[in-house]
Amino acid sequence: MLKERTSKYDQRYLAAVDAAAAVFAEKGYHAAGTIDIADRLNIKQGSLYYYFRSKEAALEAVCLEGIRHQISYLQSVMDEGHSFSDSIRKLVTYTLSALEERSDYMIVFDRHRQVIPLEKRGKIRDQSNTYHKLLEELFEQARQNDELKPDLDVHISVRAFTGLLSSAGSWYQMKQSIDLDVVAKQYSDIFLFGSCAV
Amino acid sequence: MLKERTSKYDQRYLAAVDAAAAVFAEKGYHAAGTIDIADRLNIKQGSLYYYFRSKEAALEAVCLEGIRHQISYLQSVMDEGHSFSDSIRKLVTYTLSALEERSDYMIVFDRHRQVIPLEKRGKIRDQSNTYHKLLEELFEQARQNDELKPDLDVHISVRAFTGLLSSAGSWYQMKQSIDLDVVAKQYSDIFLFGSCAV
DNA sequence: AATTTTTTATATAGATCTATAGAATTTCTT
DNA sequence: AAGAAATTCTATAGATCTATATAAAAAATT
Repeated sequence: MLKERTSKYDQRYLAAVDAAAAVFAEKGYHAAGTIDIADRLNIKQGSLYYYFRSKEAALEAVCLEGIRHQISYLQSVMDEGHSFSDSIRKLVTYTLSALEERSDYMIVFDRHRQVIPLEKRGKIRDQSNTYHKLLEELFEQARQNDELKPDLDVHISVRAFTGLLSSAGSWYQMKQSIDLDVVAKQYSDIFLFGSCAV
Repeated sequence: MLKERTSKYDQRYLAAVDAAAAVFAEKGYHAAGTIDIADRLNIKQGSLYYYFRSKEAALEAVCLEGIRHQISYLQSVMDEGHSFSDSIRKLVTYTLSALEERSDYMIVFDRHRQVIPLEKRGKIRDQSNTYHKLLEELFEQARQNDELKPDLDVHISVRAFTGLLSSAGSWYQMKQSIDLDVVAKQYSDIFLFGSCAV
């Protein structure tokens, strides 16, 4: 007796993950209570445990869903086989827009994934590694195509790039009606060509 | 009856702030208990309240001490009047080394400052603004000296730079015996001159 | 040494929060 | 419609944690 792909349960489960993401992002994992998640779903606190074995399991679900999305976009960009600079531009632009539409997941992954005890963090670490491996692959190819400066270490460059991306979060926080396309272009330009005149 | 500058109390108070920083950095603000801080100071949980009005006050103290240090270094670099590129290199190098020596404060400021309710976050916000204003000043001067690419918006560049700096934290986490000078050089190079060949 | 001040200890009130067990209700299936 | 399955509710045990009030001890001052 197999479930359909979007049975009632699965839909509701995803709604629960979404509610958890929203609550954790807003209040932080520990400050948030299971009652906050339940409220958002219009069910009682105890009923939440029909969907999650524990509060921590809810956090793990949010983190996994968040990184899964990022990986699948990165994969698609790489499959399309753009030049290095175009790939960078696409990734920056996408990350900034994702911060508008899926900010909850990104914030939770960023800030709270480490709450999960090391011994239970395996799946998340795996996904995280996959993401970094893919990025390193992208940079390594660029290097072999002479699109990357030859004296740059790939690992360090990847870290610098992810750092740049993470700062994108600060734009979301202060929504000063900023044109994200402008920000994305400038971020990409700086990473690709630097900020220094001459 | 004025206190000396380093009376017994002040020393002990600073030790308490330091213990709080270590505990908050390791466990996270909410997961950490006041008992953990007290243990580290070899006093009982209740005694901690001789130094802090509340757990939240301890967090605020840690954050303020953390940002204060960053500001004073930035200020000193700016006072020395280096070129833009040298200033960037100095700041990157310093931030990476600070992550080794004062990682607790930096981590707590980064991850947990937002736990403090908005209405009580005034002081921290002020310090944060000061830091950003100083950086913007640095970039603005560079721009006027034609050391910064003329088409770059100063605000966005500053954010990109702080993003780069924040990713420095990831090096600390995976201490793979990495030479921080090498990382600092490459981070600076990328920010100043880009990663793209040609 | 006696007295005042500073620092730490003890004990606990009061609040909060997770997770569970079992009952009740709704939805689905036949 | 009756029965089965899925979903939600109720009530609560049990654990934890902050903050306070008061007592004790240690240090400083006279």
